[in-house]
Amino acid sequence: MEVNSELELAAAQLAELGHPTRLGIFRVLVRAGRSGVAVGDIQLALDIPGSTLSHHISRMSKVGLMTQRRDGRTLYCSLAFETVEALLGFLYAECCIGMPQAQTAPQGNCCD
Amino acid sequence: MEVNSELELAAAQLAELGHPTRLGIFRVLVRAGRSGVAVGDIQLALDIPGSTLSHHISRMSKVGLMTQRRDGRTLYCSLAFETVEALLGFLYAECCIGMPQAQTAPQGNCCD
DNA sequence: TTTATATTTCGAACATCTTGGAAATAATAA
DNA sequence: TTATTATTTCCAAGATGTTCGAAATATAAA
Repeated sequence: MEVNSELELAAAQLAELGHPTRLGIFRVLVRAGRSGVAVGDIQLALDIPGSTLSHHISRMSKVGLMTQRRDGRTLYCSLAFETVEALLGFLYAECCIGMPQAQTAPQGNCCD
Repeated sequence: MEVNSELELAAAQLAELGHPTRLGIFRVLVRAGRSGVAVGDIQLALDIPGSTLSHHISRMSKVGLMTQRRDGRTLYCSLAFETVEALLGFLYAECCIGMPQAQTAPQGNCCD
């Protein structure tokens, strides 16, 4: 998919999060923190075939949601925290939405 | 689609936001606030055929992202702000992700 | 240098989504 | 009533996504 605007990038990333298996992967990655998790450990956590998992990992990587690094025969996946923050920042930028304390929204263009 | 867990509901909603046209609709709805926007005005804003727009509106409504109310011949769409807050809350609940001030994260299970 | 482990790529079947014109419905105005 | 406006539903074609077994690749260990 061609991603030629901030909105299109955000949509592409949201679409990847918008699948139960991939949101499960996301959850595992968040909990793993910066150090990441081995693909095999994600597979253990989710209990799905390797080829299916690999497909989802590939998609998430393609839109910048995660990075991979090899250590020996093991591939570690790490969430791209900056990307996720930028994505939620995009949603947030429109409005107070997503802010825990909605009252402190910068502009008053919604949440009336 | 069967939605039988919090994760599956969140995934279904994220998938709906994960389409450029629907994210554009979302943006229009956010800006419109509680009072909502007429379908026809969304169509003017996005410049797409009515049947296509209607299809996207229907999908977004189905997962609870918006509500519709009729006034005369005009149908008004309003963002379900509570739903969106719950969705972002779900993402947030895992971790500090999405919080503007990441340093104040409640648990220290990530963002190390 | 053969075997085992970790993961990806390939391929193919099946499912779902996307798009938009044409026809249908809902509500009002003439 | 009949016409007009606002929007949806129907339909069908084409595009994209999902799944997973089998085969391929990468790396290390025996």
